[in-house]
Amino acid sequence: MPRLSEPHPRRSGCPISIALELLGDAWSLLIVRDLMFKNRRSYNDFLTGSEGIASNILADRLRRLEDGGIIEKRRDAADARRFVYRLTRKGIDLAPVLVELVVWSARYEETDAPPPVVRGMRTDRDAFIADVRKAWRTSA
Amino acid sequence: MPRLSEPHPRRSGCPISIALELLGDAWSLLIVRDLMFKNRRSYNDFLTGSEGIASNILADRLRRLEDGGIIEKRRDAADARRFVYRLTRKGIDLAPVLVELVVWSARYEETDAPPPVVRGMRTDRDAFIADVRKAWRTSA
DNA sequence: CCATTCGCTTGCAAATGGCAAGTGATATGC
DNA sequence: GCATATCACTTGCCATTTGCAAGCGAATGG
Repeated sequence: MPRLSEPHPRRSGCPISIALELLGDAWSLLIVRDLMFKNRRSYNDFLTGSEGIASNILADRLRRLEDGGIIEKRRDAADARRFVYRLTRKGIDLAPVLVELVVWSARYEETDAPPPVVRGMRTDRDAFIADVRKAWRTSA
Repeated sequence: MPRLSEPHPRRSGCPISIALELLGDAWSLLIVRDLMFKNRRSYNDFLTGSEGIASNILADRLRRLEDGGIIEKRRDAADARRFVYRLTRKGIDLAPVLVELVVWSARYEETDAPPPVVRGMRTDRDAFIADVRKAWRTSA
């Protein structure tokens, strides 16, 4: 999806449809997951850590997520070759969606999510999300 | 994604990744939305109502969702040409995911979701989801 | 310097997506 | 009871996207 020209018209005004136009693919939410839960920050982190994403697809998705206001890209202060990616407020606000997705998936599929973590997400949902937010804020 | 042969191996055991292998595309969750919120039940309903999905893609996604245990397909008792699709328990349990996605999208994008409905989703989340579940049960 | 690492880009084959036009089974109108 | 319409798809065809491997310039480390 090389999205370099126009912003392209929306299929509809439905909020789900609009969200899927940005996030409705096999990889975008995995990058968000890496940033939100796994402390991955650089291109190489995603490349080796995401489930085997191809480098061209990764570059495209990072661009789309940045254009969509979900992540932002900065130079790494310590190493000028590197970029550091970070979730925006809009990005970290996807936490409830991902949490519900984890809870659902852990319930119906055979995942390797640690049951205690999943239980925490389900029973202390708001606290869990508050923790995610806090970690994001302090990692400024 | 013509998925007719083997069930294909998983990229990883991550619950988000597993969920995305089934739902991570531009159309699948729109079909779930149609079934969950819009009372659409037949192939033609989805074809004309979803944001302009192609008929071959629709057929493929319905098959995948059925294989994934998210929807089930029955003959329409009143008209033997028709099939009626319905969410399974696993399917209706996606309600929290979709609700959070709507809330997020309505917050950050210009959607045509009625603000009162979105407010209800946010402030009386559990009641809203209970209503969705109830409507599903009674539509047996 | 020189090799290595960084974040990409490019080339190419294969898979997927979208459009239009069927297809066969059922239903409806007359 | 025959013609026509509708139903849920399938097929063919072409454009776009994906995935893999290789390459590339800039920055770093030795």
